[in-house]
Amino acid sequence: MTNNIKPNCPMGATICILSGKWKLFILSQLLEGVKRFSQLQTAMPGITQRMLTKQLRELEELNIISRKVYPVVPPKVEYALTEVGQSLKPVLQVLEDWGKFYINIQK
Amino acid sequence: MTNNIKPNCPMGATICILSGKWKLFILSQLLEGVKRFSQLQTAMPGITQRMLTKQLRELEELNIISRKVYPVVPPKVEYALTEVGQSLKPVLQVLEDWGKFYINIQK
DNA sequence: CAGAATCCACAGCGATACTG
DNA sequence: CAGTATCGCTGTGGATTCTG
Repeated sequence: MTNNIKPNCPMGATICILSGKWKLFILSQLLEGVKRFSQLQTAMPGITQRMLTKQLRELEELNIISRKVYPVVPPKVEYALTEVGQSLKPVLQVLEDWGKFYINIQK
Repeated sequence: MTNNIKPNCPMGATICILSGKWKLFILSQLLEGVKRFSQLQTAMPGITQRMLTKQLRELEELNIISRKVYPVVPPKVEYALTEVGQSLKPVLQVLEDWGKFYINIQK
């Protein structure tokens, strides 16, 4: 995933983690609280199940989000930010703020 | 470039602009001041001329950086952040800080 | 409901060679 | 020095179908 970037470089690590077309969207969704798979899906029209699954797995492996499966029928899976994920909050906030700023000056 | 993301969404705009394997590196280089093409290249071992050129062009088109050509032999081209580019400074800072944090807790 | 499994297109990126 | 011009691979992301 945007590989062979020096992972020991701070900027490189951040790039590795946040790159991918949907990661930032997913994270900003989860900032609002725990969400189910289907909730995430409807919140982001345009993403496919395949992609959502993949990105969630990647974020899980990076210890950014947690995945809780309820052994019920029909299946229920909840995603939430880990502590590390929570630490991304100010980062996401800054990114979004700058986006607003950029859109404004562009018109 | 990570296309068909809603560009009117703040997060989407930011993603569009900062995505790409090298953009953030280039920008953090230019934060240090005006740089020549060759300076950027040596500062980022691993990037090819082709990629450097492409990413610089994209950033230029987005009004993030400026390109100044000196009509001399041998050629001399200087890149610098525009005002908009300068406004990215806190953003880059936050990203880098978080990268350091993440690297630390990982070990 | 929340996915796994295939199949596939194309953009992103790289290597190399050439030029004003 | 600071690029273009080709060529080609590879991974990312998409469409679709199938399952516990």
